[in-house]
Amino acid sequence: MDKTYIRAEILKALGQPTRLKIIELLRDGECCVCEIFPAISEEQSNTSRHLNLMVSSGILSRRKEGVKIFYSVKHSETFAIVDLATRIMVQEITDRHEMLHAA
Amino acid sequence: MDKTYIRAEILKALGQPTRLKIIELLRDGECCVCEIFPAISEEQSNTSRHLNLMVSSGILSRRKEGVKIFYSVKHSETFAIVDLATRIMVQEITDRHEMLHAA
DNA sequence: TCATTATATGATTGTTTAATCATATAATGA
DNA sequence: TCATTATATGATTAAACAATCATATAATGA
Repeated sequence: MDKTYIRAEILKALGQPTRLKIIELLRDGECCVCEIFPAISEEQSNTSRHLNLMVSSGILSRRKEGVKIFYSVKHSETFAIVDLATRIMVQEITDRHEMLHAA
Repeated sequence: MDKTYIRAEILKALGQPTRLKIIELLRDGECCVCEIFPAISEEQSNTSRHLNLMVSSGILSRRKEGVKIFYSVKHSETFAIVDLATRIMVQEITDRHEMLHAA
């Protein structure tokens, strides 16, 4: 359980489409599971598992209110990471597009 | 192959211990495979596969010089992502430590 | 207390992943 | 040309992962 392993775990938690969708949804603030799974068109149980995984890896936090459990992104760095990944993606797509049209 | 999927692929490429070690090594500039695999104590073939994966996902670029192939990190955003993950890790460890010692 | 709603979890399945060994390819220099 | 060095790749294996269905738990309100 060294530092490289823990950092990898944090990044791996973000490197999955369903979980990224959840993160994007949580940009606007906390949501409960019953709001999340219809919004991302996933099964309740699958959504619950992904949420639990992200809590375990330290990315999300959980708050209970009655029957509902609200999840939220714990560190603003998480959004920054996602934004940087988006920048890399955009640049990659641009580069490859230019490569095609190069002389 | 939508945007969420591509971004997930970029982050997934960084979310693996062996690959993170390679990224850290490449902070100081490009390296060839024969420098990388002893530095991170991994097999040549395994290292090669991880390097190829990161080239495919757009994180690394490759340059050939004689028999050697030099790999380098393509986007500075990659290091920024790793640094942010480190910050999350440090904060998580700090928080959990304080939790233990809380009143 | 009972039905309902929200969430989590066990069991299962197919897929992906990481690592390893052996081997192939390709450039270089003697 | 041949041996050597650097890198990539096929085949295999064990482990991890994501998704699904069915079911369990737990809070709430009638």
